Amino acid sequence: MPRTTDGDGTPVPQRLLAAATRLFAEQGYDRTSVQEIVEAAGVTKGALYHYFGSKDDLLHEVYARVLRIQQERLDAFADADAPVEERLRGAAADVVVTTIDNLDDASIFFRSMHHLSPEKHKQVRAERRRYHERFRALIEEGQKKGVFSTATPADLVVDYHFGSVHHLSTWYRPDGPLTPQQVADHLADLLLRALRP
Amino acid sequence: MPRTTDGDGTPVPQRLLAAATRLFAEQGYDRTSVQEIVEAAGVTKGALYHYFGSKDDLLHEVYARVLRIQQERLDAFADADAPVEERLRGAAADVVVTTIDNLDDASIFFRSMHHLSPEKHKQVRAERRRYHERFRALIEEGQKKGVFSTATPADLVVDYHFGSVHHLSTWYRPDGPLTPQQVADHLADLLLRALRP
DNA sequence: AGCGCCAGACTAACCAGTCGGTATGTTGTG
DNA sequence: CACAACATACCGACTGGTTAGTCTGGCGCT
Repeated sequence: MPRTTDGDGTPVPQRLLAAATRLFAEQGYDRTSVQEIVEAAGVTKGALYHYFGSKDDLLHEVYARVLRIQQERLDAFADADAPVEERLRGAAADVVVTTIDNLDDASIFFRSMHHLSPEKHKQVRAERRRYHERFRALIEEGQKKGVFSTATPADLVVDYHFGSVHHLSTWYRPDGPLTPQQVADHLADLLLRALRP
Repeated sequence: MPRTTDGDGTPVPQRLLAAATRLFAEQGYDRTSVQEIVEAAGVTKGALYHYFGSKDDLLHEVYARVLRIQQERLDAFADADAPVEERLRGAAADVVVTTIDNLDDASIFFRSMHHLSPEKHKQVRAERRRYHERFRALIEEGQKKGVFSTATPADLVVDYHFGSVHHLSTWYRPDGPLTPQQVADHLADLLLRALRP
């Protein structure tokens, strides 16, 4: 058997990614040395550079994972067979829950984008844009049907809501009084209330 | 005259602060070397370390300035003689306008807090908390008077709104279709609409 | 004749990435 | 089945470069 695993059963690339995610979230990308990462993962630099092209690649992998998951979940809610209010509420709440469930990824996502190389940065921005547009389409659909107010441009509404999602990693504490689902319901409710005609 | 100014008439400490602010916003704190800062300010390291104790101090100064200004402005709106809806709307819109007017400061503020030394970080958090509480008090006042919905805890509403302010530096572009005031009016409107009973 | 203000060389530390090397497999061949 | 040829997975010392911060000294003003 090739030694892709060590004493622990998790494959080395995943261990590296997990260690990097945690450390990037805790200390930031620049403050985290690859030496720290490999030590946390229980390997050495040779292993890291065997699987990843650069430290930058590690960061990119984190982004790619988050983006893919969130896009899939949004699509599922948006394509569901339900009134647009329910679909929007579901999607808006879901992104909050999954963000809280992966607060480390969220911290990195919103704080470390500018550490990506230019081409990777561009790629991530493009995928984020697709996500944004899918969400906006939901709001525009409701506005056309007359169930949402048209007082505010849909683009701005999307940014308003994602601002709060973005902000979660700043203030949400798992040991606080609210469960992730409660926070999600409240934030989705605020969005829907703001959109009442 | 002591040479606190150079060819240009601006005092050296302010030139250093301005250069640091711009560079921190453009490249991030870690990616900006003190060498770059002093070159941008037209001085050398001797000057920087004459006026500031550390690179960290420079960052702290940026925070202190922003915090002081925003607290003053919030207090002015909150203490005004007007119905609570108007005071909240005014404060909510004002923080958006002043944030857009100082997008560099905002980028730094929300992206570089964790680069502060622990004690400075704690100090900044304490001042942010005061700001948050003043804002929350406005919402609670409206809720007690029955003009705002009590469906959502006031704390969460504050975080919801500041999420969007926080997020401005990510998406707002001065050459976009909306003026700062228009964005501010829309965002304040969304807040007030969400709070309708 | 002193002092605020600043220049610029210097230091000690750190860091991303490289590279030669080793160990453990797998595949091909007679 | 044996053995060579190759491939994969990883180690860890090393390199070239960068960095925050220090220190000595000097200029110009009072």
